[in-house]
Order: sequence, then structure tokens, then C-alpha cells
Amino acid sequence: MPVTAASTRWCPTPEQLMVLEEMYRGGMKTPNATQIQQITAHLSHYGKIEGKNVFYWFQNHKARDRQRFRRRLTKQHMVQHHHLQQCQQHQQLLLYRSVEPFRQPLTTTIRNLQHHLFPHFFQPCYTPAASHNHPLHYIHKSSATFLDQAQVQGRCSPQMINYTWKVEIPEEKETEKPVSRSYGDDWMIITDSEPTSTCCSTRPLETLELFPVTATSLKDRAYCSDPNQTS
Amino acid sequence: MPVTAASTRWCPTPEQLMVLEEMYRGGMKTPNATQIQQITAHLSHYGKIEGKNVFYWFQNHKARDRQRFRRRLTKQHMVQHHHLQQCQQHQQLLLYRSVEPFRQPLTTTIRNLQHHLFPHFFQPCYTPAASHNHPLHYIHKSSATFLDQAQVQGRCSPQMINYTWKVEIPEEKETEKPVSRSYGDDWMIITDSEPTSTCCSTRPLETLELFPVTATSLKDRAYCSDPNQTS
DNA sequence: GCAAATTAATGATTTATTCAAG
DNA sequence: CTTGAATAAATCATTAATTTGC
Repeated sequence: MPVTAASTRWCPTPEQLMVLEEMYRGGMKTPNATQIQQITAHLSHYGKIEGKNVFYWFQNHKARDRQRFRRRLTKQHMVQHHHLQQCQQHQQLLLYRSVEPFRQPLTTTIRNLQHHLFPHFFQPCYTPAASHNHPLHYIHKSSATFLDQAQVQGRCSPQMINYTWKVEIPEEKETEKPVSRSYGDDWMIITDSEPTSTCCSTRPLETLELFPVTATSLKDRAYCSDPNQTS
Repeated sequence: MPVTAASTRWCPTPEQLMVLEEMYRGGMKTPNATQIQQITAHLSHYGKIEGKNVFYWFQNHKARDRQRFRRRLTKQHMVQHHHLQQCQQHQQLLLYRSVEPFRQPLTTTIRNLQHHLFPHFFQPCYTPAASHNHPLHYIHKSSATFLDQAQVQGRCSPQMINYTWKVEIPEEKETEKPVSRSYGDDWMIITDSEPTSTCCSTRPLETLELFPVTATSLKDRAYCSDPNQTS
């Protein structure tokens, strides 16, 4: 056991957790790379955090949500109205979920629900003592702002963070782009470990300008309904 | 269907495929980010390719190898010696596999098997007409060279390409680093799409200098043996 | 109260499965 | 049917809760 065994894994601060949970409950299930970057930049105000932490957090949270839910479903005979309630809750979440244009191009025309989504993200919420520099309500406001501009932008590969570095905002806000438009196919990064290493003291972290954000997959069948696929 | 619907997915050239398969057969099962980058850089000589293509290729190839194997195992009563043969083949591959220092810190002292591995990677191999600039045997040589320098460097996260941008080579070649040493924990990625987009014509692609490479996980139980873990 | 010992949560990886292009 | 791409499930590993014996 090394003496200065710097913690190997991310330990989220209460504020970080709260924001993440708030976003999750708001419908953000599988943020894409750009969203992750922005979220990370903001959460770094409250402590050390990396993009992969955010990525993993959402992945795990979603998986364990599903898992808990399924377990509650199967474990013993569930009371009818409880079951129903659960289903409704999850269907609501589904509605909120944003759309990834490639994987589910035909299922829905709902796009950019994020406009409806994010403004409601941060409810009037208690502001506990911030463990780092910024009080929580600050993030609330800014997050609501920076995430509000989400925009479908093309294909992205969520599981391997897929960053486009073309920062310029496309003219077209949402101009019915053909499914296979492929700008933003570059493969890039994240780079939050070293910069945002020890909280926010080392550099401004100016929220990394807003720029379009790719929506993510809608597919999340089998929460409430049985998997009924026409394979 | 758009007129100029540039193919949405990577279509490997025969040379690329051959090199990849050669590496796979040589023991490269789960290249890390740096390796992927280097491989990509080299394969880009033969045609458009991105890091994620390489990543996916290895992932899929490994998975389907396993799958084929399992299917052959279960499907009907397998002839004894065939089974054994398969097992041996896979155990050999296991031996070749490199070690990720964090996940399996105690299981073995085998490290940096890559020195034993890579020199044998590229067998004397026929050189078909290269469809792009470089004949295949070139890649063979250079790949054997550029991959030979692999070095355990710290933790990496394969699924989300995890690049360290600290390019300086650590003094210590392999100095018994404590398990929780954490240099190289940055998070980065790759940028191969735009640069190596349309073959190699746009820029030199100087093979991105050699620098230390993280070895990847050894763990690959349950090919031939049943999972027998002392959890 | 307090650590050592257990257990529960959850961050991080790997593997399996699914979707869809060709 | 093959296989590139993407997601979900399973698993591993470490940290936090908590129990327990003193």
C-alpha cells in the first residue's frame, strides 16, 4: 500500500451527484460526447472530474435503473397499481429521451426535445454548502443555459467518446438534414483529466462555448413492455 | 437515398484486412488506444480508415472468434481431438496476450510480452498488389518495428479510447511500478478521420513517433476452461 | 468510541447482443 | 450472410457504509 496512493477512482462530490441525478431524472440518459464534455466542464467547478466519469456515471446509472426496475418487476407478485405506476414513470422518461438520427431514423420525428427538456431541468432546488468554489445554484442556472442549445448534429459513437472538433456552429438550426450527413465524423477527444485535475483552481474553464450537440439513442425498449421485435 | 451518400461505414481493403488478421493471429486481441492509433496510421496507407474502425474490428473479431468457437463446441458432440486442438490454439493466444497492469496486478509477473510478441507478428507473407500507395510488405516491416516498442505505461480504458498526450517516454523502462501509479490517466482520443480521410495523399502521416504503449488486459477466461475464479 | 471485518454501492472494464449496411 | 457499428449486460474492483468485538 503506497503512502500517497492517490485515489484511483473518481469520487463524486454531492453537488456533482445532485446535478447528474437531476439531469438523469430530466431525461438525459445517454449523453453524447459533446454533451459529456460540457457537463464535465461544468461539474469540474465542484471538483475533479473527467469526461469518462460522466460517461460511466450515466451508463451505470441507466443500467442500474433498468436493473432495479426489472428486479422490482420480477420479484414476487407485484401489486397492480404499483406496476402501472412504474411503467408510466419509465414511459415518461422515454418520451424525454433524445433521438439519435442513425439508429432510429424512422421511429419518430421527435427531434431536439432538449429544447423542451432542459429548461425544466433544474427545479428550484435547495442549495447546500458547496464543497468547492461555486455554490450549487450557479451550476443550475448555467447548466440550464449551456445545455439548452442541444442540437442534432450527425452521427456519434457514444460508447467510445466521439468528439468532433469542428467547433463552428452550423447555420442550419434543424434543417431536416438527410440521415447520412456525416460532418462531425471525426474522432476526438475529451481531455479533462489534466486540465481540471484538482478542482477548478488552475484555470478558468470558461464553459467551452456552446456548440451543437448530437442527440442520442432513443432505443431503450424492454423497460416496461416485453421485448417484441420483428427480427 | 442521397445521391452522394458517401459510404457510411468503413470498408476495409484487402491489405488492411490482411494486416489486421495477421496481427490478430499473432496475439493482438485488444489493442489499446496508442496501439490503435499507430495501427490506424499505418493502415491508412492502404485506404481510408479511422481509429474506431480498428477498435471495432478487433472487438468484433475477438467476439466472433469466441462465438464461432463456442458454437463449434456446443453444436453436436465434438470430436475429442478437434476440441483439444482448439483449446490449445486458444491457450496459445492467451499466452501471447499482453498484460494490463491495473486489473491483474497480482496474477502474473509476465509483463511486456509484446517484446516477444511483435517481432513474430509479421510472418514472411505474400505481397499482393497494393491497392493504394504502399505495397504490403512495407507495412509488414514497419509495423513490426513500430509496434515492437510497446511498453506498459499505466492504466487505460479500452472501450472509450483513452489517450495520454504526455508523450515523453518515462525514464523507467519497467521499474516495478506500484499498483496505483497513475500517470497517463488523461483522457484523450484520436483524430484519424479527417487527417487520414482519403487515403494518404493529404499529408505525410509520419507514423506519429513511437512512444510507450499500454498493454491490455490479459483476462480472457472461459474460452476453453470453465470460469474458475477465487472471487 | 474505534478500528478491524463485512457488506453494500458504485466506478470502471469487458463481453454479449443487437442493429443495419452491403 | 457477413460484418461494421453501437448498446446493453455482466463482471471486476475499490470505496463507503455498516456491523462487530473490544
